[in-house]
Amino acid sequence: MTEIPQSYDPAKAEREWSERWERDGIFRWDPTRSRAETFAVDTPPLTVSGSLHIGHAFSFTQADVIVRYQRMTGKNTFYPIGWDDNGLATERRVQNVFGIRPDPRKAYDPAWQPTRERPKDAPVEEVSRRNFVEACGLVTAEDERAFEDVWRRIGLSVDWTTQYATIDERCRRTSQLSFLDLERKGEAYQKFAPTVWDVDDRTAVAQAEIEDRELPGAYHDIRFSVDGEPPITISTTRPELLAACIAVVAHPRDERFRTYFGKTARTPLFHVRVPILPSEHADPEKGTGILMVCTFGDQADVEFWRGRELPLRQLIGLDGRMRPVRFGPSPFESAEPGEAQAAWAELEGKTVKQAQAKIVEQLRAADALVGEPRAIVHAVKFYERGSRPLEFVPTRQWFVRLLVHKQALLEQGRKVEWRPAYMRARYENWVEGLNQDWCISRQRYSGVPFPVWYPLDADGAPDHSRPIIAAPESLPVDPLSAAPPGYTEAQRDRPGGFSGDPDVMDTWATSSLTPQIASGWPLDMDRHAKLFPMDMRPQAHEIIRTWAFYTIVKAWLHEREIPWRNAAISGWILDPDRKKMSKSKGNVVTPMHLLEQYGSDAVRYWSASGRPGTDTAFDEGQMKVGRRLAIKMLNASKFVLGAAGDAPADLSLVTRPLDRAMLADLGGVVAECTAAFDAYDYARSLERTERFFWSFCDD
RNA sequence: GGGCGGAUAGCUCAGCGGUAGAGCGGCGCCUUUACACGGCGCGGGCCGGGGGUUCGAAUCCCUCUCCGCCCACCA
Repeated sequence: MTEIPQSYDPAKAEREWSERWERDGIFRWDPTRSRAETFAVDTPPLTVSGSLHIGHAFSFTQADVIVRYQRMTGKNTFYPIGWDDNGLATERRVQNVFGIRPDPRKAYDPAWQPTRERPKDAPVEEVSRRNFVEACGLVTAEDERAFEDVWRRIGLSVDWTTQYATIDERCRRTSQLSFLDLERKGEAYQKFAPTVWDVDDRTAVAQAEIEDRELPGAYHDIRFSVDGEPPITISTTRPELLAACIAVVAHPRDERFRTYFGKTARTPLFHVRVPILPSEHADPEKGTGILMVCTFGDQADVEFWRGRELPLRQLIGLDGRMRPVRFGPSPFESAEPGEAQAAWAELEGKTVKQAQAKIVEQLRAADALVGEPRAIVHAVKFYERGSRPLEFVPTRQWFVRLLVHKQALLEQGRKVEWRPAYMRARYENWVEGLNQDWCISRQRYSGVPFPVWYPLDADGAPDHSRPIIAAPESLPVDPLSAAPPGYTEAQRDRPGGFSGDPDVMDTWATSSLTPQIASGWPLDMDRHAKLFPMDMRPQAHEIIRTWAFYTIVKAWLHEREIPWRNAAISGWILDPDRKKMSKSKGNVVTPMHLLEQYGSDAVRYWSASGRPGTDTAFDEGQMKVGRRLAIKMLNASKFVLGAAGDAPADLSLVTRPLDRAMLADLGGVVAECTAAFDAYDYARSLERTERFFWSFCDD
């Protein structure tokens, strides 16, 4: 028995307990025990690109409380800890810290070392992808140490011997093995197609990373001439895409345009002839009831273009600027090529915004603008980390099939116990709303590479239809620094040789494998069988559509399984003004000083009093209460162990009615708390226990 | 536009069919061994509005209002 201290000194107690837990190894998972005796947790790997805030302490404590309950019931707990140091967040941070940028074409330099001491005006240094990734490792290792200090201080009962990082060798191997399996099954495929593209980061992004933002815009009414009919006026918010117009559409039952269907309209300025077609997606009530379809203004344009024999007139380049375009032969065929080319010359190279201003001038001069632009506010799609609207740009990307699995994924979601149960609706909402497969390739550097090369023909052009897939035993592999089987490094990027796939995978392609990474799939299937499906996935609600969803996808595609039986969804921490706490708002509270001020027990008490899934206001008052409770417990324990330490252990010897009533009450509390914990409702358990404890002390 | 949560004391929240609860804050009282890193007590609420079910509704049903979130629309 640990001696009861005379006074409340949280820092000392926390240190001593932490050391003792470490020494005794009580958080270690015992691989010899059966699956039935095991409680496996799919711990969230925290992004180590910044600092912890109190919300992390809040949600991790809630999970820890459940894990500790399971351990107390005798379960062999598997509670790993991981770090997410893969992806754009890390990449941006490393660029800032070391002033470096990766150049995938550069060769690895083993002697190169990053430095922080560089002049402020020094140019950005370009290094090989491998050197860059090594620099990422230096930064994230420091962050991980700082995070570990907080977790140990707060008493997180994870097994520190199980640490992994999403960019480490094991995760890269698992992630690449996952890709191999999906490619072999035909679930991963590559396609050259219009893809959601971020023009600042110059990478494709997936549906899950898109968010809407309200932005000012304007309707521009533009007059198109029509052969044998009066002109029509279309309404558009993207006049700069006029040259990309491939059709004009109205609703099939819209009487105003009945005689127009099948005829040809002619765009102003560029004099390109486009068909007038009926389409259900045109809303007679909106704008002028007739609209232009461009390649590509929005998702509806992509869908209209797809499956029809219409040309591709891509105007916007990968950098978001107007590309060079020739109004020569098809697809930019113009009835007045000279005039079209002159108009385009003024737009080429401009950003979307600049081009929009310019074309309004041009339209006005050509008397093709009807009235003035009408200002509106509309929702525009952005990459969640981006600062300019997304574009659709045709590029070659790797995808994972989702749409054909929708029904199966809904059914998998129903096999998971969502806690609280209403969180399932968010998952189902998301799955039902899926409109594209999962684009898993990113044109970035820090991440898991695709274990793929492409043969080059005699002209040095890659043949994407015959990818060379790495052998499983060679993983992890970086195709930019290793040659494929049957080739030598000298043949890299040479005609008749090979070229490595330059892309990396979406960070979620790896994060979606956290249960498999921790369980050892697919290399240690005995261990995997003892841990998978796992019991609990703790996570926050805003990443149900990403992390939870993709994890369910991978478990289904690989093994036709659910990844875990329970999804324990935590809420956010709101600042006292009820705004979400986030770094960008500058209202973040960091946990360490709270731990020092109030003690871990107090911070844990506050965390555990937040109900599952519920957003909770940051409240130091609750921490004071927690601190007081801890003190009260210490003192009550001193009293009980001192004054009543020799009480009979055999309950049948307790005969006084008062004592028996107290024990009966206690029995009820234990039963209620046990039931609450089994239902993942730690907050109820805390409330019942606390209430009983105070009445016990009072009486 | 669809979905999900929430509205209970000044504040943060619990209760979810049987006489309105806790903590904080406010006010008052109490220090010679469990606890001043404390303890005890007092005030304070037409349980968002309206309707219904019931012997009985904060609790169940319908409806409205407001707050938050998720998803969709984006010509």
